[in-house]
Order: sequence, then structure tokens, then C-alpha cells
Amino acid sequence: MEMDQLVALCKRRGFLFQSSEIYGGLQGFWDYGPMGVELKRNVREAWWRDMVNGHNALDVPPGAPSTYEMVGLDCSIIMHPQVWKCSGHYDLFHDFMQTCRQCKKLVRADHVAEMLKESEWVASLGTVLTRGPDDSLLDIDAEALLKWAKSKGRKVAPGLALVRKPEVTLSCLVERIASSPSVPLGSGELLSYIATEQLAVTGLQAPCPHCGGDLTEPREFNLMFESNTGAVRDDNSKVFLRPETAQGIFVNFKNVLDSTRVSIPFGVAQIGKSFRNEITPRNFTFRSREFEQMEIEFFCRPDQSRAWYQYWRDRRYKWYLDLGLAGDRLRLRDHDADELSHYSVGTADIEYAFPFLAPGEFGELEGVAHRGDFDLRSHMEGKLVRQGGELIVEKDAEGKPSHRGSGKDMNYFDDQTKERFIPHVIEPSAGADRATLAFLCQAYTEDEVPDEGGKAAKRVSLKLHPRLAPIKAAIFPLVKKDGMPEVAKEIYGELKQHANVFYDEKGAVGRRYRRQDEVGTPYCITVDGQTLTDGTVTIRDRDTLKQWRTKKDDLVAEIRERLR
RNA sequence: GCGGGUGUAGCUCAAUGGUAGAGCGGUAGCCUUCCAAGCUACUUACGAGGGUUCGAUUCCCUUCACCCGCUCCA
Repeated sequence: MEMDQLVALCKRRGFLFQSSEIYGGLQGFWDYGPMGVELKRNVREAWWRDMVNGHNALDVPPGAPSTYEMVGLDCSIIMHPQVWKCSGHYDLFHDFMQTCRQCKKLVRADHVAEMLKESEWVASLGTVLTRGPDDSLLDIDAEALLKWAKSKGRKVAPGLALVRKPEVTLSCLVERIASSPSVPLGSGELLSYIATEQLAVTGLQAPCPHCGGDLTEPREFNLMFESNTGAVRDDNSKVFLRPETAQGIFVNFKNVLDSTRVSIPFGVAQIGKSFRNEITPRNFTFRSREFEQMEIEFFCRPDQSRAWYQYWRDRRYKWYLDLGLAGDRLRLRDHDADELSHYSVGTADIEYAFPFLAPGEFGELEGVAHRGDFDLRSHMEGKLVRQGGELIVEKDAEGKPSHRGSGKDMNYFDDQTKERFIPHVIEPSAGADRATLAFLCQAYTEDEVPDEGGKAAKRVSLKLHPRLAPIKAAIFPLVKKDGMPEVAKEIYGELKQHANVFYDEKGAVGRRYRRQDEVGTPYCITVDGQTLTDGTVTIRDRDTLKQWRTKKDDLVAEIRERLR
């Protein structure tokens, strides 16, 4: 399936529109149409029902170490700025980036020095320099540099000023050495000199690790949306739209404990919007700047956390399978150790092979992370960093915490064992929009069905799970006469009390079937001549096209059964 | 943020420096007894702003959005 076809169908049938479309659209923002809003609501409700509401706290679910409780929360989108400072988002999401003016590549400012050490062209340059034991430069051989620039350098560092304008660049370097011969020239300074084309105009410039070209000044790419509270806009009034829903759960940990009588192990669930000012929103709704998360923070004893991690990882994977994502397009991938976040002991991604990705590539639907006690401790003690194997409070130059925590005690007291500890956290964090998109991609089907004359005709249908389908059933009179519409309308009124059903009497019945196929309606109920004599109707299955007769009085029970 | 490509009706696609067409769709009606039938009528577009020009959808500039690559991100 080509993504274009799905995008076209989504627009045509009212699943997804570009935000603010009449004004040309806004990158990274999307609107759900009348069909889309039902679909996404069904995704959310399936999740809430399966994870929270419908969870039986008295039974041990398959694969779970024990029984557990589940409750929900709905937290504000804008929270105290200190929340994001302690969580690490404030520092992490303030990346400074530099662009190479020659090769146009984008690099993180704080990675440049490290990347230069590993750069191919720097290594090549190193072969013509003489170094002392402490890596300082002993001698600058202008002849050798020039020779390198005109041969090897031309290949590995085409953007380097020394390569593009060797004489000009070298003369600046020579002048520098002549003017202050007592100050030794470090290798970093040398790299800057040979990367600088017009010293007088631009000053020294940092070289690009890729091509040696000159980098722009570091510019801030803040991934958190900012706003201000109150009338005065200054640094003190600055607030952020949450980049994840999780922190609302952590900061309410004590409130939940004190108000609900839950005891460990238990999970707190939340569904809500989050915002990230992504540099490059791409791939339909997959990477949006405003998106909805479905997150669980599951609190447990540290010694049981691995078992719970395993449980949630498998439980969440199965959830997608049960709702129709194909096993060969869905995978559960454990992160490599070097890929893990600074706080995580283990993380697995649930990924789907979206059609916009290259063959063999997968996109993340959900991350299931073992977060240890990182989050609760962060809000208790202040922003944490890993040092050796330990998490310690990050300190500034004066030795004070760089971001002070709340100071509130996040310990849990176990009445059974009389132990006091900070619970460990398992976090299954799912994207509602990504799940919705995956279900749409999976459901999109083109097949051939015989038309009126018996010839094969192309059909587009959405083979959505009945729980997810926006419209659960459509009710048609076969023709618009002989009292059929009256009976059909009666059935519609009856069913509408139980499910989102749709009535249609316009045009040929085949056309009405096709229209429902395109929005994924699993069942079509048709009132025909026989209905008027024996009270039965036909039910037509979207995927098999099979039809069978049911007494119209049994319809409510049958449809409800089929929608479970 | 950079480079390349693309923007004409709800969708797919034409034509044009001088009144923008079609197919499909949608709406209404007729007809129609099970998979997009037929007939009639109606409906709807040059992404936005500026410039050149007597006149711009067409040429130029800017901008916005989408696609591909870089980069980033989960």
C-alpha cells in the first residue's frame, strides 16, 4: 500500500485533515474528522477499558507476578517549571545545534568536539603534524599542510578553508604563530584556524566534523513549547507545555496514595495531549508536534521490578495483536545497552512496519521502560545524573544542586513488611495517534469483488477490528419503497441506543455497501422483501461479503456480541 | 534548519499570458429486490502574498504546505 492512498482516503472519508488547512496548513499538526475522531476515541477507550477500567484487581492476569490495582489521572498540560528541570527535560530539550555552511549538515553543538576527534579528515590531517607526548603540537610544517590540502585534504575535507583557499588560510596561521610564538598552538586552535576563511570578518570558526566547512553559531532548538502565565511576560512567568504526560503522575504519586488506599503493586494511567516542537515533523501523523499519549506508571517493589517489566512488555505487545496489527509487521524490540536512557535498566519498543518506512524498518508505537526509582527520586532530591553505577544529584559549579527537587518524601511504607522504600517504576508509554495510524495502515485493503454483472471490480476497505470501527453497523432498506425504509428506520433507532450505527437509503445497495467498506463498518444490515413477511434481516460481513439472516428482534444481542 | 521535487474541484488528472475542462465523487429527483448500474439537474478548484504586464493559474520574487534525502527524535 502506498501512503498516498491512505492519506487520500483519510481526507476523502473524514478521518484526518491537515490542521488549519484553509490557511495552507501548519506543519506537525493534524485534525481528526468525523470518522477519525470515532476511531481514535475507540483506540483510547479500548486502552482505558483493557488497562484500567476493565482490569480485575482480584485475579492474577496471565504472566503477572501477582494481582495489582489500576487507577487513572488527568493532569494539567502546563505544570510548575521545576517539574521539567528536575525531570531532565529542561536541560535535555534545550539542544544547541550548528549547521555547516558548506555541506549543510546539522550537528549538536556539544557533540562537535567529540565528533572532531573521530573525524576522518582530522585523522588524516594528523598524519602530517608532529605531536608531543601530551598531544600538543610541536611544529607546524606549512609545506606539508599545503601539500595535504592539495591532495588528501581535497578528498576528505572538501569544505575546509585550508583546502578551498590554502594561501589565505595559511598566511593567517603563520601570522598567529609569528605574533605570539610563546603561546603554544593547541590542536583545537589549529583546526579553527584552518577552518576560517576570512579571519578579520568572521573571527575563528569551528570546523564541521564531516567536511571541514565552517559551522554557524550554535542556535537553540528548544523542543518544549513555551508560554507565559499571568500578565507579565518575563523569565519568571515562563511555563512549558508538557512534552510527556508521565510527570503529572509522578508528582501526584503521594496524592494518589493518600486518596485511594491503593497499595503496591499498582499502576496509574493517563491519556492526554503532549507537545514537542519537533525539528522535522514527518510521515503523516507519525511525528506530530501535538500528540496524544496513553501512559501507565506502574509502581512496584524494587526486587519485583524485572518481573513486572517483563509482564508489561508482553502484555502491551499482545494488546496490539489482539486489536488486529499483523504479527509480521509488529515487533517487540529490546533496546541495546548503549541505547538505553540514562535512567533506564531496560527498555523495549513495540514497533510497527509503517508503509512510509523503508522495507525492514520499523517505527515506534510504544516504549516500555524500566525506570527504576529515577523519577520519584528526581522530584524528591533534584535533577539526577548517573555517575559510575550510581544516580546522584547533579551539582552546579558552586556545588549546589543544579535543579532543586521538591524535598517531599516519596518513600512508600509497606504495612505488611514494615519496609520503607522508593518504588521502582515500569512505564508503558504509548502514542494514541501512532496506534491509530498503525491500525489505519493495517486495515487498508484493496481487493476485488464481483460487480453487478459478475465482473471483478476493485474495492477499497478498512478491515478495522469491530471494537475500533467508527461505525459499528449500517442499516439499509434494500429499496426505498414497499415499507422497507420504515422497518429499517425502526431497527436503526433501536440499535442506536447501543452502538454508533448509520442509516442510509440512497442509491443502489451495492454502492452503500462500498461506502461503508471504505470507513471500515464491519456489518451492514439490510431490510428486504422477506423482512416484511418473516421479520428477518440480512447481515453482511465487511471482510467475507457473506450474508446471513437474523430475526430483527435478535439484532441488538447479535450485534453487541459481535462488537466485543 | 539545509538540498531536491510538487502544489489546478472532495479525489485522480488536463489545458492556457486573454471566459479553466474531464472522469470519479457529493447533493436532489426518476429508476432500481443484494455488492460503486442507468438517466436528469445541481455542486466544487488555479495553496497564500507581492511584482512584471493593458491583462498572470501560466513569467519573476517571497512565503506556506506536502513528498524524498540530510539532520533530529521516540
